[in-house]
Amino acid sequence: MAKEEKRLPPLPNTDKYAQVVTRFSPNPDCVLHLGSARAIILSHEYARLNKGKFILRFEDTDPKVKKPVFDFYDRIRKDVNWLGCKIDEEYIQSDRLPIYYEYAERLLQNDNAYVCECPPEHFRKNTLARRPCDCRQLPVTENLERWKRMLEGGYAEGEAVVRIKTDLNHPNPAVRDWPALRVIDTEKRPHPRVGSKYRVWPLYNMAAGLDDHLIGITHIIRGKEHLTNMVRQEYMYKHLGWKYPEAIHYGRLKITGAFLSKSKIVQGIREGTYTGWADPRLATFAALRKRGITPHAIKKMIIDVGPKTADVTLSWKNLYAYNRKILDSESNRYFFVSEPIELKVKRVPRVFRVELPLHPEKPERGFREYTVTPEGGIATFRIAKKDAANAAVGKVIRLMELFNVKIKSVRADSVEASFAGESYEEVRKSKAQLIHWIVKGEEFPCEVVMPDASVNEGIAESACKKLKPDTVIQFERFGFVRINKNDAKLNAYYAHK
RNA sequence: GCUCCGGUAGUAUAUUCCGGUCAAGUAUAACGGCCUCUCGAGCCGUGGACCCGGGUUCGAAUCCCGGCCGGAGCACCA
Repeated sequence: MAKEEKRLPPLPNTDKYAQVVTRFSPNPDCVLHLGSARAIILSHEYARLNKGKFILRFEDTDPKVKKPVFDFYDRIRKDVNWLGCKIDEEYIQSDRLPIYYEYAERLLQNDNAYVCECPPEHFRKNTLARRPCDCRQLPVTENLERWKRMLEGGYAEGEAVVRIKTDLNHPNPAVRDWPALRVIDTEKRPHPRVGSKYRVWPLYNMAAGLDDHLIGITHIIRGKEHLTNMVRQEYMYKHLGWKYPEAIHYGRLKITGAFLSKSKIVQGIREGTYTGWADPRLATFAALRKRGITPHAIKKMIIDVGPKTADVTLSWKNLYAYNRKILDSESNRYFFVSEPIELKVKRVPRVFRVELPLHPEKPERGFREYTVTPEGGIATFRIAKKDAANAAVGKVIRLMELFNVKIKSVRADSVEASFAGESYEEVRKSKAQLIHWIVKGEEFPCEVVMPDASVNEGIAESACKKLKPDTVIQFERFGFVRINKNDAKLNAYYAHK
């Protein structure tokens, strides 16, 4: 019966806020993959658990190094929705540059920030020695002038950057006077959404930091790689007189045998190593979807893992176990004969009509029906090469739901046998092998794309002709597959056993 | 190197905050059995863990210190 579902630990300090607001904020520079599942599902789930709001925010403020691609905005929306995470509100940072400018100016005005012209190496040297650079002590008026020059195009890329004043004695050099906005030559590198409209762009800590407050995020749920970013942003919050939201930093999630690296995925696609974003070798949501991995399984897995700060290493097996639990009761059963070999059975005494249940535990789902009509006492079938290889002369095996046969001869491309009774009880006692089969005349060509992108050629039973794309079925003794295309030939993607 | 964070069975997680009920719970994987016209599912059972060393204490997985191991950050990336 229903075991108690694992629950997430409660969010801290929810009572301090009128409404819990969380966000998922991807950079649209790649499609989403399993590595993002934690951020999406945890953020969404916590919002729902607290009757709050879940926001999608595109962090597309780097037209240079991590350049956003127009196409990905929509793919990301689609993936998030597919995961069952309904988006209550959406923001796109490239629409919000004037807002960031306004706050940059305020910070400059209040002497909480300065425009730094130092070359990065020079600044680094100073900051490592806890020494202010010359720009840090500039008067506000000079900073505002420099700022104006930044906006007007008076600086080329790399010539000036706005820095937030922090504590030069902070033990972590990474938080000392961090950069907030920089110049990007968008004539050369236009942004996919706003083109060359802006040439001063905020960095992550500026944009995300301001937005979290401005949008009203109460709980930030993100990876622990952002821990120092919180420390940095807290300085800006202090300058602005704001209170930093609650923040949860979970550990890194790895899947053994899958690389969750955007750059490798992008590179592999560009080089043609992969067939596309849904290549079965990838752990992108598009690929998982194509293989019949259900969003519910992913969600359950992520919730079971929870928001711990320790890193987790999951395996595909874990995901498959979650998914199998869902698929097993939902999926109808069919036969698929991989690498078919002919089986001739002699001395078949009569015509057999069989009804094969679509689901072993759910007879109400109905049956597939086949008629086996012997010609001159011989009935012809196709069986899997693997099963043929296991058949030894003299052995009795059972064709599932049909009858028993005794092997007479085994050749590379065909097996001969003779009828050996109808009794199921008999073979059960003798523990004979049960194999699936397709009777001659009822075969439907079928290819199954495996997780390593190899293709398993074979035939499916003719009842599969009416399967609709996107249906997930189980090929008995083979595994769960998702129907991808179904025209002259069935094209399916393998999920798992 | 510097700054953080973490370390419970193969994997993941509960207990850790507020020390005793912990000879450590659960899920999955493994193994064995039962059941079942699938090599699937289900049921029953078995084995399997508190990183190490000190300290505090009547008592430590839980608190303290040191070590070891793992991870993250140290970008004019997000």
